[in-house]
Amino acid sequence: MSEDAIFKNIPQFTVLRFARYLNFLVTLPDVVEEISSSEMAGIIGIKPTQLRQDFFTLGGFGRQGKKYNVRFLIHRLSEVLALQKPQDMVLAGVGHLGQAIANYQGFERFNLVLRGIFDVNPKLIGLKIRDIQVQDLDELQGFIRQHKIQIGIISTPHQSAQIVCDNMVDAGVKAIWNFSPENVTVPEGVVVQNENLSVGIMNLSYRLNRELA
Amino acid sequence: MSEDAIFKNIPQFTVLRFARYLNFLVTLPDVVEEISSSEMAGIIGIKPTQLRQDFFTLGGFGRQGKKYNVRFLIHRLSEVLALQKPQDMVLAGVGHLGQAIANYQGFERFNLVLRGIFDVNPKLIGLKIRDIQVQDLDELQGFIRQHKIQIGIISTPHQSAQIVCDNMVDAGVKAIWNFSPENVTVPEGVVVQNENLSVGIMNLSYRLNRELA
DNA sequence: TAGATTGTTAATCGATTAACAATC
DNA sequence: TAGATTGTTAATCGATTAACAATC
Repeated sequence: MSEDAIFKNIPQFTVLRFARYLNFLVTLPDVVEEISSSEMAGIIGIKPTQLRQDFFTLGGFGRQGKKYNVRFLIHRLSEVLALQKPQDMVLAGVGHLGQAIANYQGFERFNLVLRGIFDVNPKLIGLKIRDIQVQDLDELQGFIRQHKIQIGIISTPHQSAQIVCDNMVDAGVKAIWNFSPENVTVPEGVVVQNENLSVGIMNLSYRLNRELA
Repeated sequence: MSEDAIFKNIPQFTVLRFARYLNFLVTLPDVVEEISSSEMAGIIGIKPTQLRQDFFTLGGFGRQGKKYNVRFLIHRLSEVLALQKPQDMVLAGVGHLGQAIANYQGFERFNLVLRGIFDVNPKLIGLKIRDIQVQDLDELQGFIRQHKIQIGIISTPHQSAQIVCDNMVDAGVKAIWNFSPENVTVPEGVVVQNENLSVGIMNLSYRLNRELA
């Protein structure tokens, strides 16, 4: 089977669960060498059948009668999610949220490397976050072009989110991870993920007041 | 039709879109009094039919031949999402992420009121964030009980997330909004929403590398 | 009346679950 | 061999889309 055949047509919700599986698996201590579909499903909060169906889309993951091998699982999921090779990122906007993201532990575990941090505030320029010096936002496009950065993270105030996004895309960024409350838009050939806090809290409010009781 | 009949059985994904509709509608200037399903769907990035089907689940929203009334839409969506009455919240963990959340603009717009902020770090206790003094985490349970807080936000390091969660639930919190990388679990009758950054970036990586090109 | 628009049903599509064969 | 486990198909369930009637 070709790589294409393996990676095409994975259902959208299956991809999200792949991420959750992988996220859980990497926290397991090294001594845990194998895990069953029911153990894992129980922890994630889904049914074992769904997990097996998910893995089935990848073709021939495990063996009947045997549990899944944890190392292999991690390897295969990383591969599907394209996390095997390092990917460089830049971040724009050094407020509390920007600093929280820049300091986020999970990145290097998944081969994601923050290369540049940018802000307009002269007081912040030069500040070191994780050994990276904050640069002037004017340098953003040059930096992206020079280092061929493909992933841009936006944690600016909402007024500047779309402009920063446009600049990133213009300089060659192909994926935007947006934490500003503004829903930014991108042209064809670029992907964007708007992490909208409001949606989260409204959904929680609905579940608290309408689902419960 | 009873309230129950109106609010039961709204599809899960429809609720998430309700949040996105409302989030967009409140940003409209006051002069915009009505909006059509196609205008709104275009901005949100879905099909008009889906939007009308969503509103149909609420029963008799608009009128054939006329656009939707923005004020009424906001009123009705707020009602469904249970955002009409003020809801009190507490937050535990005053790192960068905690401060970013505490300073988040969107809350009061949706009647969500942050009442208490807590941390273990003596250097942070007493610090004022949005006119709220950071208190010692030891005071958390008493505060929740005294003020009958129903919503708890967790932005502590992952080691303490589950303990803080347990303490919140024990004191009466019914909804947990968790930003720590640890997937916390809650007993029956409590809802939890784990906002997992890793899932977001892995999904973005998949889309960048597997969907594009 | 003609055009624009939403309401509502039915058809389609996609995701989840059940069932059981295959394998260890 | 018996028990545990995954692989894989088919059935079910839920979500999206199409079509058009109803209304302004």
